[in-house]
Amino acid sequence: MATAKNKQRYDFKQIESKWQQRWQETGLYETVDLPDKDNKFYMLVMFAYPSGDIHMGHFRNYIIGDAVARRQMMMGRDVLHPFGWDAFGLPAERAAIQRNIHPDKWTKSNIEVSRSTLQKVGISFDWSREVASCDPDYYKWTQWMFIQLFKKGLAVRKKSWVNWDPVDKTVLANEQVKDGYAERSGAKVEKKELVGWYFKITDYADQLIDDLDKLPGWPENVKAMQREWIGRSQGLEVDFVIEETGEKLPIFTTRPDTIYGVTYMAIAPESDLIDRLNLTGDEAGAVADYRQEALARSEIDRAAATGDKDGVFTGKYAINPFNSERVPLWVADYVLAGYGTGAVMAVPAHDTRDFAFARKYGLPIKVVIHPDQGTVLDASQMDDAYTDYGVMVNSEHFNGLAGLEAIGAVNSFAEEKGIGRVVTNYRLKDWSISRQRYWGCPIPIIHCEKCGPVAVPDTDLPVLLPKVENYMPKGRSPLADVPEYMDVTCPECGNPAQRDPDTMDTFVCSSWYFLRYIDPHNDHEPFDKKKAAAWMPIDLYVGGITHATGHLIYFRFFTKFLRDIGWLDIDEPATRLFNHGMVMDAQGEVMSKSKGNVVSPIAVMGERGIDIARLAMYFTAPSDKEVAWSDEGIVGVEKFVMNRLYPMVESYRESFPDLKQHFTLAELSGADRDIYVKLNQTIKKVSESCERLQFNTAIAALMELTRDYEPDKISNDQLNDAVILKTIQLVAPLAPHLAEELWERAGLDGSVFRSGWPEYDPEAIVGDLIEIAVQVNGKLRDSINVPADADQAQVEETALASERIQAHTEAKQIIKKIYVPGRLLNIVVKG
RNA sequence: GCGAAAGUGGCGGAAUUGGUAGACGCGCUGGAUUUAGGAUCCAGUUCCGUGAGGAGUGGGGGUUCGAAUCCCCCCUUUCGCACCA
Repeated sequence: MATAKNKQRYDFKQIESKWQQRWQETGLYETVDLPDKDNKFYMLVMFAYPSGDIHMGHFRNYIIGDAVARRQMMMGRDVLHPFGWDAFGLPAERAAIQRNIHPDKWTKSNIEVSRSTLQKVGISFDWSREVASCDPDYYKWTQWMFIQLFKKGLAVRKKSWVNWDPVDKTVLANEQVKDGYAERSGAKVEKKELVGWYFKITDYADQLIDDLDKLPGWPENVKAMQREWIGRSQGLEVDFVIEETGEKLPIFTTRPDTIYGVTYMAIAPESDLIDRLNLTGDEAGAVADYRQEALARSEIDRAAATGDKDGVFTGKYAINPFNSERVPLWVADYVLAGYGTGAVMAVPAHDTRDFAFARKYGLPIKVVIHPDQGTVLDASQMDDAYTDYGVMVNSEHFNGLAGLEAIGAVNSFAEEKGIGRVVTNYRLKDWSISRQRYWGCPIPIIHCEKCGPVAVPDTDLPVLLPKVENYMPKGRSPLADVPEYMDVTCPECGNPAQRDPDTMDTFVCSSWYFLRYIDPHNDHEPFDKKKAAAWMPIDLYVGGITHATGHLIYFRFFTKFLRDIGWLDIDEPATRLFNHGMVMDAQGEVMSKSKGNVVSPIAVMGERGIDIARLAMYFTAPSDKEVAWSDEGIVGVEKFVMNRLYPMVESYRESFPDLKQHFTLAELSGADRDIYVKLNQTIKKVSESCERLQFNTAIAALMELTRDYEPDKISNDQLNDAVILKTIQLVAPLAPHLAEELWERAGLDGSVFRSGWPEYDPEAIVGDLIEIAVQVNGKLRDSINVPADADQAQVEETALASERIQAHTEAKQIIKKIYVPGRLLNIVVKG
């Protein structure tokens, strides 16, 4: 009944609550306000949406951060490890509506439940710094941020084509739309022209791309995604001229070398340029019909029709400024209003889309690029465009130029003649932040007929979100129907004026929360500059990959902006980013509420204890890979805890060794020497594994150590006890309650988390005898044991004495021997 | 279509810089102990072969004394972007 006895003794419930209580009483995780800049560690996990209780995905995220925070604490650093709630926003509001509970009440009760879960899980958050973005003390400063942007001309109000979510009845940012569907509601996104607020993130596009090179601690895939999302492209803007009106029609092209191949031009259906063409007759009607039809189509329908392009001729012509050629002007679906100038020059011979369009409507195809001097393309024989670089032909004085040289020549010519200029375009658009919803941070702007949009004075902040009963989405902001909120006087002229009725995108709230943690109770500033200078940047930011092109761009943007207005002295908010893998169910399916396969960490914890649940999660896979959570995975670590780790402390001999002191290897022998070497190898392995966030291999190393630990064979009491205590220290970041309990049971005072992190003895990571692999011609033939300090000659002698080696070298000529010290000997033979 | 990452036993996964492939765990097999075992302990467990030995990290080539690791081609999977001119 050994196990039953152990299980009884490992009373995890009692241990967990005891230590959680003690951590709280002693304020173990409460950190200093102003740390030593060279000895601090800012460990950040992403803000949580309080849309329900904590699930396995959160659990995994937070225990990764927790292990890092705890180890850093043991290493003697000032650690900031805060937590808070991304409490405004659509999901919270939608969930509240479904349950018919006011979002305020629902959000707050969710926060209570989730916080209590997290506290039961024993994450080392400093709860004294907790923030919630729906709290007026917080969103006062979100509004302050808006006003700073507004004052710098980086928050602007404009009419623009927006993504409209017909289910949630609000505008969405591009980052919230995936494949034409709303990320949150799943509705097909519509196009709508609306007035709203935009943050000019495009002003920072270059920095946001270029500074990615300063982030070696970020995963390459995230950086690649951000580069693509920002989508910088260099090209030439050429002024074509509308024949009839003389109006300039600028277009953007990345292929100026194909300018002589333009055979028509195409304008986006949304473009207001069309209104200025003075269309008449049949064409006017046809174009109007076409525009209406095109606008009715959703984004995905347009995007899906990749092969099938359509359009309509306007009856008008434009002039190519390079050769004065007259080309027809079309309106075409495949031209995007939001990119470049909303119009393109079409070169069917050298652009796949233009080629398809030209073939469909019988437009001319003119070859102006040849693959090389010897190859000639014939337009009538082509079945697709030739889009590679090549030699310019049929292009007047540019003939013969190729590739980048050709582009350079055309660019210079255009600039000299004043018919074009080199420009950079971005795929990234300005960030649309107005939301026609109730549950969000009010926009601190007052619209005055005389003064225009006026910022609410700092002294009047926060603009409180009024408590209303009717917060249902209806396509216009619910706040617009609350006169006591809307009707105010203009702060500048005193005339009657109206508040902006919209609320902000929640991504605004989460773009600066990491700074509020630094100084969460400051009531006269968003945060203290000195404190921020000391704590920033974030040393490790752990979260899911889902935010790669949303939040993780926005918070970089905010950091750069705050730097520019003198609040921060850093270029980038986080030096290291880590994306943990997702948690799937045992069948490998994503856990989701709709599938009903969500596993709560609480359930597992109740049966086996938090620390075993934590170890199981760490051990299943390296932190960046996805895991299929199943109870079977727990068996191995449970045995490790029950049979090896927990009983280990019973062998403690109360010698209370000095843990800072290494033993002298030469004075140890036999089992003492072996376990001392193993201990130091383990310290090295666990430290390195933790550094790389590969806790699975850290646990594997600890399993080996406890397996090899045989107290009966150890004669040195101090050594025996040092092995036990250091093992407890090594496991502490991963299994904190267990470690504290063992530490106390060994008779030590204070928290294990204040006891230091073990350092390995460099003298003791190699044993007495080492195994050398012996190869003949690169094939393993034997392995020999030699003293650790043996030189090459000694190794060779031993190797050649081996019968198995002799069998392969006999009657053969030894050409050379390659010796890798401490690892292998390769004997190369011939004949 | 473009871009990125990855492919290792029955399974999860090890293997910093090229240097004994399969650590650690699950599962499985055999044994010990036990009234019993879904407990514990011991041994075994990549494949073929009784053995010596041979093969082996998605497939095919290459570089090297030596390749899971580096290079080229191909296949598969995952992720991201998808009319961006």
